Amino acid sequence: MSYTYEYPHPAVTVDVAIFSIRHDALNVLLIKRALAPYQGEWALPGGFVEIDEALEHAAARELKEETGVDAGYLEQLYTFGRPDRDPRERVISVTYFALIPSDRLEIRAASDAEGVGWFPVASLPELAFDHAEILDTAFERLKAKLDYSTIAFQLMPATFTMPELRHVYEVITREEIDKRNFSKKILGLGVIEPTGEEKREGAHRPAKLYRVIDRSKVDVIK
Amino acid sequence: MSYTYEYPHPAVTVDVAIFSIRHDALNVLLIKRALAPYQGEWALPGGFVEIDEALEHAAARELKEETGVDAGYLEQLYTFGRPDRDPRERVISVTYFALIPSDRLEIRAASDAEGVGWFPVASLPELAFDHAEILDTAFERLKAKLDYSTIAFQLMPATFTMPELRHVYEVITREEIDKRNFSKKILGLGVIEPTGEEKREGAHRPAKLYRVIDRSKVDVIK
DNA sequence: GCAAAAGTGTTCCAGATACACCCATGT
DNA sequence: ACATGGGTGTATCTGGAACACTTTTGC
Repeated sequence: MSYTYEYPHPAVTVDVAIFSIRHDALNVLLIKRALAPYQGEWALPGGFVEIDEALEHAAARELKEETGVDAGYLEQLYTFGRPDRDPRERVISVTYFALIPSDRLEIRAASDAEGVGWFPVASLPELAFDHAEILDTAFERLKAKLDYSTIAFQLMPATFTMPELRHVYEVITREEIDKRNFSKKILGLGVIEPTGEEKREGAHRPAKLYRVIDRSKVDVIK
Repeated sequence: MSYTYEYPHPAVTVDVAIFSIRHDALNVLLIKRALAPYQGEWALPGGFVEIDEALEHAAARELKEETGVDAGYLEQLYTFGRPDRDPRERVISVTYFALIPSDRLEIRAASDAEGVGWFPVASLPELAFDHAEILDTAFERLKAKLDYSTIAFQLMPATFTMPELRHVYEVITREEIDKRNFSKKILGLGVIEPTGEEKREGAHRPAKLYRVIDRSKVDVIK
């Protein structure tokens, strides 16, 4: 089967930068490329958009197929189209930015990836294509959105403590945050509520557990 | 000549939403489609990306070819790819957001557009394809960026007065702005300087003229 | 001299920041 | 009992919002 056009057409792919918190660090999900080009190198999960498929659907599908992961939050990031970014043919990549709560990190490697793994953003391997640039753009988006949206909750498990949430902010911004001011600000948003439970952990006072009131909502604040 | 691929490829276009201030109103540049589909309807300037052409280059080129306009400021907006957005074939449109200072609005209609015109965003004609949605996204981007960047200066002529600048903000946000607070805030940015000249206009005190210190720079503020 | 719009400074309020002590737990 | 980290409130600072009168011009 082949497809013929009067003018040359680029290929269109989607690539997904999906972040999670693992072991107190911000991680990103990568796959090891099974095929040339860049065979054996790590890359963002992604692939070709099907001809009748919505872009966001393609992003969610590729992520699921290649890694077994269902993104909790998915938004379009940027479209990368440098003419030489893929050695095979002209490929335009519509990239997505995704987050997943840290209690849903199961990975299932799939057929077209030799390996799948979470990597701390602080120590990434060399990446195929222009994926380092994509990842950098995604990380900047994440950092910016922490400030003016409630996106951070998309990284949290069903219940979490204030110190855990604060730690997520600290890991992403790489800045220390005062716990009193932080708690005041977060509670002031009115988007989380105490579960009434506590979390005992280590030789110190237990922390109160909270849950997000409306999981699906990402508010823009201020 | 024809081009054949093993898998179906979508077509990729760029479309540009370019804004300017004309007659004290925010305007957008549209072209009247010469060919089907949507023949005779108004649409955003745009067209197919050439196979070896950078996306931003394609946006600037189509804008120039179809309207004669050189955008002063151009940034990628969003990529629209609903499978049925074009009746001919699958078309993915990488859209751009552009601004042009109000002293460079010359339009030169080109071969593949019966007409080209500036339209106030407050009274737009019906638009072809999903261009109304694109325009809406672009307008929201413009409004948002007024608040946290110095993008508004990209709409201003080489020299302008404080009331003129304030009027641009008012036209876009549709809110009245206090002139004392506005002037304080803008001057505090440190990105404009007085020319020393004044603009006499009407039966009232003349307004001081200002110019942008670094025309090419769009700062993120705060 | 009158109408019209430009220039200019101070007070007030809200949200952000800085900061320290007590509490519940595990060992 | 002590070490560890969690919980909590107040004073201060800073940036934004509200607000009115004088100045310069054209007619």
